[in-house]
Amino acid sequence: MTTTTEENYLKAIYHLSTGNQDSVLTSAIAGSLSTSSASVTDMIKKLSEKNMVEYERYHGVKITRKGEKVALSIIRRHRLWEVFLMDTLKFKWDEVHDLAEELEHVSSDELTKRLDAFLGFPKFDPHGDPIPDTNGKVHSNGQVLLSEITKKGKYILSGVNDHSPSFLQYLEKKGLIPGSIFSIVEMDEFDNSMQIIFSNKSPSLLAKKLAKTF
Amino acid sequence: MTTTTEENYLKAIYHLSTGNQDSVLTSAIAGSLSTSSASVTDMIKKLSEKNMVEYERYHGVKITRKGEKVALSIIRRHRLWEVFLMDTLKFKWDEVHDLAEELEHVSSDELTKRLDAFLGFPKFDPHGDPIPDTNGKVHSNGQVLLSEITKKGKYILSGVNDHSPSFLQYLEKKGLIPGSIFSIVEMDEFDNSMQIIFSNKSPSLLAKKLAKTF
DNA sequence: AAAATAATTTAGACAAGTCTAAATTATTAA
DNA sequence: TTAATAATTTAGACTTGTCTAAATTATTTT
Ligand SMILES: [Mn+2]
Ligand SMILES: [Mn+2]
Ligand SMILES: [Mn+2]
Ligand SMILES: [Mn+2]
Repeated sequence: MTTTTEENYLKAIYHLSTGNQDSVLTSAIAGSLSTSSASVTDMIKKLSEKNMVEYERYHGVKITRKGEKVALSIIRRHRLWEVFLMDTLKFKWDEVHDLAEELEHVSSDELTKRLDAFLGFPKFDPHGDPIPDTNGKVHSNGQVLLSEITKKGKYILSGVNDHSPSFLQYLEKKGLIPGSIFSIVEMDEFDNSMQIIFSNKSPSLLAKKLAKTF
Repeated sequence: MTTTTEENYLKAIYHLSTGNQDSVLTSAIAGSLSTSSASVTDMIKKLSEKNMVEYERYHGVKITRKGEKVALSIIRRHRLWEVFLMDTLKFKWDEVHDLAEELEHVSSDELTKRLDAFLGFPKFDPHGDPIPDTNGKVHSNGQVLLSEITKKGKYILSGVNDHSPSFLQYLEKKGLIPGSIFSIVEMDEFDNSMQIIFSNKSPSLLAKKLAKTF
């Protein structure tokens, strides 16, 4: 039905779509998939032919409901496999993403269904991202970006937006993993920083830029 | 390193190699992979270039030690995934093979290692086939083909050689699964048949031809 | 409103893997 | 041992996904 490559394109387009409803630009897809713009144009035409995206020459693409459903089914598999790798096989949270990139393309709805049941129908993956349900519905929590918090107080780290191993390792070394409780004790409007305390350790400074990734 | 296609060729050549040390013929590989002889010749040249097989024009191939190691590592993954699918995800033994054909190509030795540990270091897969160890060593039991048994008596079904869903379903309906105890109560030299009793049921007739698949 | 710059698409090529049809080599039969 | 048959390889073509370089269209700058 859909090839591994098509699935990766649709996933990238979907991710670039969420948050803003503008068209996704060729260059953005190329950047996201580390491929050339020429290749993206070629693939976009194929996906358009299959009614997975709406394509307007020189103006990027919009993903269709059909394409979105495919993307969400791959994302569902990806996140379920990440839970499996971490909970069942005891991988660390910075190691699961690359493996899930391969496992997500094993094409069996029955497998996904049974994996889901075995894992106890998890709602979030190890990075705090919600796992879409069978119908492609995403039940998002009231998660908020650290950079958007305006009140001091206690918070729970529910997830991260940057999935790179180096960043995840950095956070873990600081003692910050999903579920961690931390307090914002000081916010500085001028130098774009906040001071936070977590897990009985000494106060630490976080730049707003970093905070955006929460 | 090796592509999925190369891995499938090496697996097929390995399987066709075991039992006799003649060269594996182009047509045998083509038959096994449901592909044309022309395609096999092309791929054989590539594998020969990579020193995975020794190729003599018009006379088939012999798998090298290097090629055999790759094949055994894929077969190890395949059988471990089959155990996982059956033991952990509760698939039936006739459903696991096709899924394992996809999962076996997920390329991570660490994943294989952890899966092995999680499953409790199984030595045989759901069809009774031995799981090669990390070094590519195959610890075969003293299994013997049903067609080669000459004495009446009690036996344990340790595995099957035909993995097709239809055959596996047929056996299960008869009450025969790995671990089943059965007795050979009569052997007929002339019409190539034997009468066996299993699991408290009435005697059943098995043709020698069928017996060969055990 | 042109000119300069940036983004996108097209043209043409390549690698992997596949196919059919034709040519070649091996095997079997006469 | 030659002729017929069977198996294998080569030739040439096709698909998917990719690339670079050139042409086209959009956007910014002046
Ligand atoms: Mn991930
Ligand atoms: Mn994740
Ligand atoms: Mn199998
Ligand atoms: Mn098996």
